[in-house]
Amino acid sequence: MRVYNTLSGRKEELETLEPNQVKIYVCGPTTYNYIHLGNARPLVVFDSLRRYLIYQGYKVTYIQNFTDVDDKIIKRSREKGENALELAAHYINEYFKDAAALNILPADAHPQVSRHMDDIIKAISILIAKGFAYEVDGDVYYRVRAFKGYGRLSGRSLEDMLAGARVEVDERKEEAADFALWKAAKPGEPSWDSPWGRGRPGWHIECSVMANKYLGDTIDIHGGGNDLIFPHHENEIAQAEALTGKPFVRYWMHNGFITVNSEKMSKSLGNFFLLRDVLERFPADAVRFYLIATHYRSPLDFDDGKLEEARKALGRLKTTLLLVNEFQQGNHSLKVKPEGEALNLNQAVTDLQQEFIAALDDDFNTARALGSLFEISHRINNYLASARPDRAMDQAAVAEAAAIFKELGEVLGIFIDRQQDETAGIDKVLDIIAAIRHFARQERDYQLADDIRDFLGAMGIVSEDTTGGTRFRYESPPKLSLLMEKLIALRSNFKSRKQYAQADYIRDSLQQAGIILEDTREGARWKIAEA
RNA sequence: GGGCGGAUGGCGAAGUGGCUAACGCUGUGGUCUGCAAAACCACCAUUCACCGGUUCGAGUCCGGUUCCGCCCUCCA
Repeated sequence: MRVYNTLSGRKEELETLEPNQVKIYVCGPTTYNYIHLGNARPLVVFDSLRRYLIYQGYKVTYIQNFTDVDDKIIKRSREKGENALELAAHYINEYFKDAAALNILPADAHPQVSRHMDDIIKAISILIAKGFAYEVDGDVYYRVRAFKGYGRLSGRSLEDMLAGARVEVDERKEEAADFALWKAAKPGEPSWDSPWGRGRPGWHIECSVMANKYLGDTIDIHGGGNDLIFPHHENEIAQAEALTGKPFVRYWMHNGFITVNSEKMSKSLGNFFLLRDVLERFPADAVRFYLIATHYRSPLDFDDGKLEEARKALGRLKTTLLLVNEFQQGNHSLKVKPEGEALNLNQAVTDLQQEFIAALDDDFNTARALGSLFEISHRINNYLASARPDRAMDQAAVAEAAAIFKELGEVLGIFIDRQQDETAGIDKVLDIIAAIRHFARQERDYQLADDIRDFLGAMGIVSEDTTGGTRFRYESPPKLSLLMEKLIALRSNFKSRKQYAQADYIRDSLQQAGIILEDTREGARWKIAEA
């Protein structure tokens, strides 16, 4: 596999420190709010990378930190009148909900700044002892000039930076570019004891200390957003390498930004979209798909239309899953040697699988890999169009192709199962409604049949008539109560037309589904039978 | 001002000098269908911001021009 290394500015063959093992550190969020879509991009990108490396047989150690001690958190906690550490803990907790929705696998460890004070203080002490840092009035600064090679990652020299500096120069610092390792506590701020008095760590030190602690002196891949290159990652290198004397990171990978109207989405610009707000309007798998449908280093412009397009595109892939499932229903595939068309299918899918892998091997090109996945989907659909469920060879061929298709979808994490809680009951009720509609169509009562379809459509349920019956599809589960309301209305209609067979059918099949229907003078009422 | 990256059809987006410029969305025609949807089949960029150059051959390499984004300040 080749990856683009920010440090060298080109794609390099991935050679891990130890064969078949990858150590990855990804910069996680500063927890002062719910995460926004921009935060979600690296999560999804690097989670997908992780899945792919595992797929390729690597043992992956994946660490993602939380920065839970920070100026912004302190500011926010003042505004809200809350304890800063509790505020951060709250958003860490909420982070996991958002991440789970996006199908992000938990990291092997999620270290937090607040729990690594001893490690951080020790690291700073060593930096001072080695001459890479100095103390001024309870603050400790990193002496940038002492670290030769500073600026290598971001491609700039110390002189450039000093020349173009827009920052106010703190007179106490030896040089404008020096950055804080430790900040003396101000009243009301969270603080810890240290050899320089009470205070808290600067922004960059936590990442190098925790990365080294969990992954060793040299790690394979360090990931994060583009904007972290400078100063965050530049400073991490300076700290870690001054400390250990060894190369800190072999491959630096940075994702591009999400923009809104071609403007960077960021908390400071205020044009950000919280992930959970987006997830209220679009399914999580569509959001995930959208985030990897573009190469990770390219900018990604956000608007609802793009998410809608992603939803439809992903829907095409999931339709294949649905069609396969339907095709396999009630049939189990036997081991049959494929021939003819079946062989062609399996050969084509295997070839496309190789293309998929080749795409990801080339700097993790998920956009290209998805292209292969669509072609696999297309091949399977095409085969299914003329396949017969009772033919053993068709079953075998489809089973094999579908297995690969699902496997590759899993590598990208885009096949997320919808919530299953009330769904079982809902599906049964839908089946009954389907049967009624089926009867109506047999009776050529198209008005009723269309009425039912329109009702379902209004609830976001798509009904599709096939030769074998009616199939229902929905993005999010409909409300059971609304379905029942409709079913009861239908039933009362049948009753008033003295179509008792249909009316009784509804009641009987509902009972079988665990729902009891009772007639009262005011109308019917329903309840779920106790188990 | 300094550094980095980008400009591909109606839209999004791949494209590792050389088969007919992937793939998705949209659109058009057809098959299927009571209607519809889904699926299937077919079609939809002589052209890759512009100008030069290298080469037998360039969207792909080099130089220049225009426009755009990002970083240099907290930020994924």
